[in-house]
This record gives sequence, C-alpha cells and structure tokens, in this order.
Amino acid sequence: MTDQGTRRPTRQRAALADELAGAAEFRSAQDIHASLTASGTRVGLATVYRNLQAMATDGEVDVIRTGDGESVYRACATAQHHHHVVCRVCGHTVEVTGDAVERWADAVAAEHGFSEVRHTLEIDGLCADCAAR
Amino acid sequence: MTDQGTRRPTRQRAALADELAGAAEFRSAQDIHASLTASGTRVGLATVYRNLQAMATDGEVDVIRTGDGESVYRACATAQHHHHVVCRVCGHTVEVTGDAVERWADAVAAEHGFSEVRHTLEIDGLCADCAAR
DNA sequence: TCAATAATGAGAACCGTTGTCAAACGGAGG
DNA sequence: CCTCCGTTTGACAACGGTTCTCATTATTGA
Ligand SMILES: [Zn+2]
Ligand SMILES: [Zn+2]
Ligand SMILES: [Zn+2]
Ligand SMILES: [Zn+2]
Repeated sequence: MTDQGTRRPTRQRAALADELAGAAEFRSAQDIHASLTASGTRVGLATVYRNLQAMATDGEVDVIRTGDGESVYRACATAQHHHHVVCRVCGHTVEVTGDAVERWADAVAAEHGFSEVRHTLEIDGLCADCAAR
Repeated sequence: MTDQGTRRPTRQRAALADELAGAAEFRSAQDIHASLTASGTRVGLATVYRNLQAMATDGEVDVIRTGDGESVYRACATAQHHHHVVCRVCGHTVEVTGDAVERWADAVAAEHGFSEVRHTLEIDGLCADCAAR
C-alpha cells in the first residue's frame, strides 16, 4: 500500500506536506514554492517539483492538468479513486465518487474491444458562493 | 452553429483541413506540421498552431492534452458533445456518448451547489489489435 | 485595380518543467 | 559521538511545446 521506498524524511518534504495539508484547492508547484518562500521556508524550486511528483506517484497527492497546461496538486482526503468538482472562479474543490460512472467507462470501452481501461474525469462549474456573488 | 466569423480561406488552412480529414487518431501540431512539410506543402509552424486553435474554438476539431502536456487534435465525425476511447499503444480512437454520464456529472455537481457545470472525460486502454499483439 | 484588412512565416521570446552536478544531509555501523 | 556512503538538495542551465512579433503577402470589397 503506497510503499514510499527508501525515501528519507527532510525538512523540505515536511514543509511541503504542511503546505499541502493546509490547502483546500489545487495549487501549482510554483504557487506552492512562492508560498513557502514567502513564509520564510527556503526550499529550491526543483525540490518542490521533485517531491510533488514523488508524492503523486505514491498516491499522497492528486495531480490534474489545467487548461493552460500546468500541473496542479492537492492532498485529497481519500487515497481511493475519486473525481473532483472544481469552481472555475475560486478553485473550491469537492471530491466525488460514483460507481455508475466507473462502470460506464469500463463497459463502453469493453464494447469497443478495449482492455486495461483507465479514465480521467474532471468536473468544473461555479460554486454556490461564486454564483451568488 | 459554429460561426467562423470573418475568417478568410487560405491555401494553408485547406491543407491543414485535408491533413486532419485523413487522420483517425489525435495528432500534435508539430506532427501535423511535419507531415505537411514532408508532403511538400510549405506551411509555417505558427500558422498550424493558429489554425488548429481557431478550428478548435469553432468546434471543427477536438483537442485533448496528453499526459506529457502537449495538445493533440482530431477532426471528429460529429460536432456534438462526445468522449473518446483511445488506445495507449497505437492511438486508435473511437467516439462514444452516454446520457447517463452527462446526467451524473451535472447531478453530482448540482448536489454540491455548483452551477454552469462542464466536464472533461477521457478513456484509454488497449485496443483489441494491440492487446492481441 | 486599389486600398483596407486579415493571414502568414521566420525567428525570438515565453514559461512550466526537467536535467546537471557539486555541496549538504541523514542514517546505519562502528 | 564519529564516519562513511548513498540520498537529497539547490542554483542554474537546458528543454520543448506554444505563443508573440512584425514585416511581408494574400484576400476582400469597392
Ligand atoms: Zn467558487
Ligand atoms: Zn473514476
Ligand atoms: Zn491499439
Ligand atoms: Zn460528456
């Protein structure tokens, strides 16, 4: 279950984990790096990138690609497969699951002869607060 | 009805449309540019990029972002909303639709107070041919 | 045909990300 | 506690896809 191998705990990694734990939205590596720097925590940008992708492959954080091609990261509540509904304005994010969708994706792919099926699904809209504004 | 505004017809745009019409898989701008160049059709790379995104906003082609962050384009059979099942090995692509998924996405977002909901969904796997190989 | 305007192309610029490599660090053994 | 060695870090260069610039060329409508 998410074996993180021989990775050593470092001050930088801890700071990064903290930063992620306190954020409800998806954030870019550069954004996170800027926050750490602003709060006085000196961490190299390359280190932020490296650790984020290590955490991503270990399933500790979720990654999604924004429309303009940058990767954004988030420490989700659950490690299990799920999807996100993200507010286009403020970034507010909620995690959702649905067996129906999972089955549909597998079924429709199988109907066309595909195997080892995977999928990506992201939902976005205007959250209640932003719509009210 | 996808108004393409005041766009003027050009030799380059026509060549690009031809190239896309003859392809069943999603292809990158650079790939398309290389093909055009190889076949003796001189077109600037910037022009390929510009026209592809113009065609994309006009709904003439579909765009998806690959895992390594490049945009790939395809002239799909239908202009209506649909999704794709793409073979991870050969790129073979089939278009699929499913009301159930569309409704689920809207419903789950609405449950959390979101409005003006949109979604992206891509499915990938191994096509029958590649699995048999 | 002629001016007005849109499209093109070559190359530079951009920007998120990854590679480089010497210095700093953490951990197991002594 | 000290040393040794593989891991991690960080400053900076390099990379790759995409976008910008702007002078030149093509299209349109009169
Ligand atoms: Zn919002
Ligand atoms: Zn799913
Ligand atoms: Zn295949
Ligand atoms: Zn859909």
